[in-house]
Amino acid sequence: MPSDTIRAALVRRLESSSGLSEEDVAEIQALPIAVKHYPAETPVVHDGERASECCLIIEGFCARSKTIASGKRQILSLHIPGEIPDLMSLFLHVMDHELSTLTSCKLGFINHDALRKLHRRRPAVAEIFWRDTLIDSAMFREWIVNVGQRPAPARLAHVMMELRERLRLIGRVEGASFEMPLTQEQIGEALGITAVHANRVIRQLREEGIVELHRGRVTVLDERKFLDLADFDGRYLHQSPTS
Amino acid sequence: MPSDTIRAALVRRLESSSGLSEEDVAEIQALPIAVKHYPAETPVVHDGERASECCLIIEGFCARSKTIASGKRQILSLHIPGEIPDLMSLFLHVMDHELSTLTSCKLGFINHDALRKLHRRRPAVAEIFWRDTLIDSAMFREWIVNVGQRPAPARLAHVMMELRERLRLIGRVEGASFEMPLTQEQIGEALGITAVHANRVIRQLREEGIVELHRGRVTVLDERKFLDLADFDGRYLHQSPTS
DNA sequence: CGGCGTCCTTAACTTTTGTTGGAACCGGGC
DNA sequence: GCCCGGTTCCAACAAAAGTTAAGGACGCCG
Repeated sequence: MPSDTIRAALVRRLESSSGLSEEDVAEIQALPIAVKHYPAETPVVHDGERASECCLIIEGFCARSKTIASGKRQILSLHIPGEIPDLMSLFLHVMDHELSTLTSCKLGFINHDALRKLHRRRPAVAEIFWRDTLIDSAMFREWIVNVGQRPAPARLAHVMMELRERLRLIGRVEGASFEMPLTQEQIGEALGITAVHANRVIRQLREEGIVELHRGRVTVLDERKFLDLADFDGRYLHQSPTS
Repeated sequence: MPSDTIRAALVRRLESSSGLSEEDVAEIQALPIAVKHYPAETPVVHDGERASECCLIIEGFCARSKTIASGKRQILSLHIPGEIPDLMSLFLHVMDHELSTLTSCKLGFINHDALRKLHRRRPAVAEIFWRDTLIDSAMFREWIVNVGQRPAPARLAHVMMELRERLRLIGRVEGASFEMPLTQEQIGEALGITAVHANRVIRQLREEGIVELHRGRVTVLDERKFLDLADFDGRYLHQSPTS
């Protein structure tokens, strides 16, 4: 994979959400990135760790999570190529949660100092990355609402819908279907329910002809019903520079 | 209230969490602020609004929330004097949630342009505000875990505990008690449970001699039990500049 | 000081979700 | 081909939380 392809998804995403000048793009392209491969289901950055670099997802799916004293785990967000899930570590020096892979991944590591220097040199770039962390924050807010207020079937539909919208941006939705490589255990951890209940809910959505979930791939069977159930308003994704 | 007192809580909070140079402090003190008074239970910034200023809480309690199609409301965070709950509106132009008062409040409004100019002039100040929005984000992550994984009594204890830690920073904890001016309806909205169930949980904590909640004031009856129940690890508040 | 509205409180009942335990399925390694 | 481990799937039962309904406390205002 040529070096510019590595950065392409990142630039494309930042461009669509924030707008970038040519010089900004050039500067971002010039950032040194160390590429590493990780197998599926592997921690990348640990809770409690003091990070000195950020992690760009080049290929594969990741998730962020926190584990509480009782051993229960909550998935906080899902991440796809072009995203930097731990950008926050730039200023929050010790990690308060974990970043791990869901599938096998190609990840690019960008040094904190390099990023900070770029920000001082080009405040406009800093603002774009700041905005990116704010969108991340907006997604957490919606995740709170999802887990706090929606019944389990709507929760699942909403998470699927959000993932689809984000995958669409990077051209990864194929007709009525897209990837969502989580086990039912992980789906439960994302929705704040048990794996058994996750299974019930998945079955229910299948039986009602709304969505099919098989082998880490979602297929929407009835778009109208899916929309109704998900109760999705994508404003919180702030996908346009003016929103 | 003299002008420096208005800014005092903000500076104090930023100082303890990030460290500020004297020049930075002077610049922040110099920001023009328009003070306004709001009654209790009043929206300050609406969902969908395009904001041109940020809101500093000088006195009183606020909350952020989102309302879904079914009419259910989820409280996302509580806010106390010295905080700028809608700092994110600097770069997320249209609000994806609502900011409203819980009690009657004295609020100070700071123009976006003034802030942006300050950031360009002093990148170090920008970084401190950026970090502040990242801490906000970290609090959302913990809120997700709370609502998603903890049983209702632990949820309540955890929210109380977080509020106490933050109030402590601004010198607002009096012995074993502190303010938490929410109705049981609002507590339910914060914890993702119904008001009736919130009442059950509050009663349970009282009967077990853990905490008393009366007239918007929390009194901790048994610190040990309270700690155990809340399962609180304050790292996510990132209260020290190095954390 | 009496009436009104909001909040708090409680009980009885329903629904959702969790728990336990086990069977079927499936892919990868031997 | 066959075993093994992880996932998926399912049912029966238990616990947690939601719903509905109604009485009581309290402060505010006329």
